[in-house]
Amino acid sequence: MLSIPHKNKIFGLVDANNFYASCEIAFNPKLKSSPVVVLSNNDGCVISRSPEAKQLGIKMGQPLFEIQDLVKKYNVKVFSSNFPLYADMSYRFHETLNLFFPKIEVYSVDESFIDLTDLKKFDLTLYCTYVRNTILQWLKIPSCIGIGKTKTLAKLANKYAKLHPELGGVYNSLGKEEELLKNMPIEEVWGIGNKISAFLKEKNIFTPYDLIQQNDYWIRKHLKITGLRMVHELRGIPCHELESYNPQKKNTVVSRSFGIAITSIEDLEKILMTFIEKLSEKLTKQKQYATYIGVFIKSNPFNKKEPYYSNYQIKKLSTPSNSIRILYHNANIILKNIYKQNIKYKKMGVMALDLISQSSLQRDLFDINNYEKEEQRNETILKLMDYYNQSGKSKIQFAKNIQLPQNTWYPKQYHLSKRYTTDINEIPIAYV
DNA sequence: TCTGGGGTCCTAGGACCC
DNA sequence: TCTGGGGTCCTAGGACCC
Repeated sequence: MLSIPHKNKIFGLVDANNFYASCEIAFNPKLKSSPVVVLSNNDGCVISRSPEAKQLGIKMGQPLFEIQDLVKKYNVKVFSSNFPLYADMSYRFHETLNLFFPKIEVYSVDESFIDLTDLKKFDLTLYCTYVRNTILQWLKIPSCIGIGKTKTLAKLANKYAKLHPELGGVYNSLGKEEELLKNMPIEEVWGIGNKISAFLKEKNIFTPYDLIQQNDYWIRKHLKITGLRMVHELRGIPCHELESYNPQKKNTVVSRSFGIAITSIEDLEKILMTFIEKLSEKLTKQKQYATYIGVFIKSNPFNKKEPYYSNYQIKKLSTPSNSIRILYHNANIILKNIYKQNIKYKKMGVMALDLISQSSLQRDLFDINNYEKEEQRNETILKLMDYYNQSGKSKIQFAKNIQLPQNTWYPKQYHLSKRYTTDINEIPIAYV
């Protein structure tokens, strides 16, 4: 079905500006108005930039080594990613929105869609400006809010607000759709990436307004069903509802680039155990079992001197599971299959695929006893690990003797800030 | 020297069946 | 000599998102 029945709904999108960089600045007010960047894992690429860093021409996804000169010359403040801090700030951000809006859909770490339909008796621009300023005051995180007839228009309005700071962070596109569509570049539309925008420009389609003039047949043919839905949304016909419920994950992945290259299978097996622990922990938290387990390994794709090798395989588990023991056993078989000697591996990952919820599992009657035993066993192990690890004194791990010490392979984090909000030893201190 | 991690949805095309 | 056709299911890979 292409569109859903609707009665003039109003959607909003709240999106924090440069979220990770803003989090760092929030706890370090001295950084305000300096260029700030946050790096990906392994201190690899830039994944968040303050406005000042953007002005220096630092690109999203740019590797750190390419901007070293700029960093020195302009004293750019560089941070490794501090995900515990960002996750906690994200929680506060969405909780704040919950106070002001009847229905929100948490779309990502720094974005929520909001349902404004029942608030239309208010001046929406005024109301949203008030919310935006409250977030700024409470969290020290700047954000923008876009308002529109559909999610796609709300998204676009949000970008418009970001591009026009003089609007004060809020743009209401209701009744001004044509103006919005004519004044945004095509690549800013939600659902149009590199490939499609290049294709459209070749066809002389430069703005969303140009795009909605095309006929449905042409759009369906070239942009497929997803593209047609997107165009309908741009025309003001909603195809996507606000989804407030917590959707079940279908897959879950744990993967890391290594700080140094790893060659021996013994070392990879040890790291694999660390990954499987994390994976089992995630599945347990999500109350899900994996139907398939997959493993991939790859060498450094940027190293032109060494041959690039990448391989992956998946394997069906005899019965869906979240158990470290079972996941590891199967993942290890795969690893042995795809491992090739004399390769300098730079990244590995494990994937749990086709997840099913624990409650919906149709259990084999004859297997049920074993099942519950395995599950209890795994839960006990995880709880014990958690207990000891939380205590902070020593770190215990599953089958410690077979794990590789973290300092030998762990991703680099040379520029880490403190866990200001989630670790009692690292909370900020106010001097009065 | 140094290049992230975690997701979703869709489709083309192969395998297989009758 | 003529060499079907339609359906389903599965999977790899592409494109997108943050």
